[in-house]
Amino acid sequence: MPNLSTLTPAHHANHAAPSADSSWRHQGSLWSNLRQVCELLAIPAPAGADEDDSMFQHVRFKSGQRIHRIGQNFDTLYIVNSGFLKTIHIDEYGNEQVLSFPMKGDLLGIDGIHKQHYASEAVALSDCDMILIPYKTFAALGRTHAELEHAMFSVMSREIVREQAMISMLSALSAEAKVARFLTNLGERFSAMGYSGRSFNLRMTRQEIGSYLGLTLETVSRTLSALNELGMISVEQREINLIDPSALKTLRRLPPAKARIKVAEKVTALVNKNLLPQWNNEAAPALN
Amino acid sequence: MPNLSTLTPAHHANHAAPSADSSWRHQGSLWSNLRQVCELLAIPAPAGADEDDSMFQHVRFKSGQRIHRIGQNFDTLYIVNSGFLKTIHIDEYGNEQVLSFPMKGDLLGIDGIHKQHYASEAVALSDCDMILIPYKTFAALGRTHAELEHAMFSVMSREIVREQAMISMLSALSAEAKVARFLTNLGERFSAMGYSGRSFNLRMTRQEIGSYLGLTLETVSRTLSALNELGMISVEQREINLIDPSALKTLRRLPPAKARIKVAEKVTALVNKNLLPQWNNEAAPALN
DNA sequence: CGCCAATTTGAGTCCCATCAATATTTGTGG
DNA sequence: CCACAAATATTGATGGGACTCAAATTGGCG
Repeated sequence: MPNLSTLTPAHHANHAAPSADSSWRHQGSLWSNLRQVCELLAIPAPAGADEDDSMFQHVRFKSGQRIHRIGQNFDTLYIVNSGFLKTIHIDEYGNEQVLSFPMKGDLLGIDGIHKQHYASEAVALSDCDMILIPYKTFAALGRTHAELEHAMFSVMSREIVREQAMISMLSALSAEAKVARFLTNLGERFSAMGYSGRSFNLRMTRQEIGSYLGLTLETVSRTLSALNELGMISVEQREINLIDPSALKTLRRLPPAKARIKVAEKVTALVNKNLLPQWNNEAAPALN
Repeated sequence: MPNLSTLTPAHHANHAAPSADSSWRHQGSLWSNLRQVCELLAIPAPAGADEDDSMFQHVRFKSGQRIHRIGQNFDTLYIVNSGFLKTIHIDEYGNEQVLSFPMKGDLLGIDGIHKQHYASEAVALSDCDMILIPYKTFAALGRTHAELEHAMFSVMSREIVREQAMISMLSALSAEAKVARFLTNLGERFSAMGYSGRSFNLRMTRQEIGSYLGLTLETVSRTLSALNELGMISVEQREINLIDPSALKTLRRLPPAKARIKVAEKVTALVNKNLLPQWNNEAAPALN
């Protein structure tokens, strides 16, 4: 029989998982076991995973709902089982800064461990199904399954690496390169989830993309239009098609405006876009 | 008797800790116990800390030496016992990006856990004394001392929070604000170490500051000069004096150039700097 | 002392933010 | 279902903040 110690934290009662307390065991998808959780996180399940009887509750959030808020008492980690979210940071003046766009398999809430209060806010961008991992349970797993300890450190380490890459990108790349990489990264994540990495639609606004990349929404919009003009992507509203992913991935800067005007005005209208000079392959100038 | 299992990793032999293998027990400062390590990291020492007989080796690095390199096999974490360093990321084109300036009490190498290879490079900016924590030992501590497990997660969580703050700052602040915050942050860290938080000298070049903040070295230099002109700091080469830390901490943008020219030319030379209008206290405009 | 790295300062340019107007989509209630 | 309001997106014009290129000065160190 499943371990009841990991059952519904009181403060989540209002999120109204569609099951009654007494019938949880009959609801197939509302609880996951340790093996399923490990699979989602892409970490090897420990040897004793199947004997482990702790079960992890699912909670559904509707688009727009907050999973946790800044400053709120920390006690739970969340794993995205389905849906799309954003995490945001709010500075001392109330300005919102997007930090990440979590999706299936991502772990949320780690930033709350340090001060025992969440340092960021997570918002559902679509209906979401989240798995709750009480922090107590999380911490205990390292002791009951020694092999898991490394995996847990690894997941946190991955987050740190990801943020380091973000920092590099923010301070080194041009607007075009930021947007281009954002698109290819999204594509790769969709691929990993089994969807098309070429053709997908954005779940977030231009505003949110801009905030994430350190750009204004107008610049994001203009850049998407430019990449469209250049034939690297096609955009229509939130529907994206990556036409030349490798060019996007290595794009650094569009040529200096002088050159670009010449090329663009003279050539763009005349030639097939795929024949344009490959600006992205030139030697990289030091940016700092 | 100390646990010999944590002794010198073979690949560090070339760093020439000044002790011979046979005389380690006589070298007072070359080894630390668990309690000392916890103290350095500012985490509570576990109950059994004094009975724990594992000892942690110190290694000295001279200014300019690399502690670890990108791609190198990961097996060791490092704690700064004394000295100053930078950690850098090198992008696919060889451009260097400064990620942090670790000093006493900071933990290095966490980013290596994920892929078992360091994702960043650490370079000593001064002579440094580092404590080696073999990752195996680190991971085992969570099991032998249950109270430590939370502390270890907490340290990693803190790193994540710190990087989130960095991301926010990079994409939201002006050059002046970045430099101003950089200085006050440095000051606070020096204070925490028992040094003066008002008066200190920079251990890094303008180039490195610029890389860290996403600015060019010229912009850093000009900004320091401007803050000097405004009377908020005094700079002479790497010697810094914070004259008005609270103004620095809340500074967002200098006034638009038109206004600034008026104010600066007419007022700066005439009035005591402390009486200048408090540009920083105005309502914060949305930046994204 | 002489060399090289680091820093400062200036002049010019450009990328991107800002302000603004319009178009398109989404959502909502009668 | 349509009309209306609100949110989102596109596009243009303009200005400014930071980058780039360049030269001169300072400081550290063998």
